[in-house]
Amino acid sequence: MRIGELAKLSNTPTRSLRYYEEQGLIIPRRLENGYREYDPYLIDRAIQIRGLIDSGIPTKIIALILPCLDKARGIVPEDIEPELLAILRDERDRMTQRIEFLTRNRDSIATYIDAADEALARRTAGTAA
DNA sequence: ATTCTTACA
DNA sequence: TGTAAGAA
Repeated sequence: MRIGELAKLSNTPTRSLRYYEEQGLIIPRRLENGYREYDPYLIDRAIQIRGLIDSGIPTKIIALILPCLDKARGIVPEDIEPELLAILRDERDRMTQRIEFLTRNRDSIATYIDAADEALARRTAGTAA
C-alpha cells in the first residue's frame, strides 16, 4: 500500500510517516515512480511509533527500542548491551515522572470539574425553586 | 487524484 | 507538525 492508505489505516498523518522514515523508523521500499510502498504489517508499527512519540519518547530512543520490542520474547542474556540497558532505564524513569506529572494535573482538573458541577447544580436548584 | 521533495512559520 | 509550491 502507498502512504495515503497507511496514513488512513494507522490514523497517522503522511507528514509523520515521512518523518518516521527520515528518523530511521519504518523504511518502506520504493516503487519505480518513487512512491513509498508499505507492507501491511507496518500498520501496527506506525501505530506503535505514533504511540511512543505521543508518550514523549524521542525518535532516537524509539529507533533503539523498536528492535528490542519485536523480540522482547526471546531475550538472550548474552545479547544484552549494558549501554542500551542504561538508556532504557533512563527512559523508563522519565516516563514515570511524566506519568506522575500528568496524574497531578489530571486530578487538579478533575477537582475543578467536580466543583464546577456542584456550583452548576446549586444554581439550577435555585432557579427551579 | 496522489505522491514526492523542499522549505517556511 | 501543518502547509504550500512545483514537478511527476
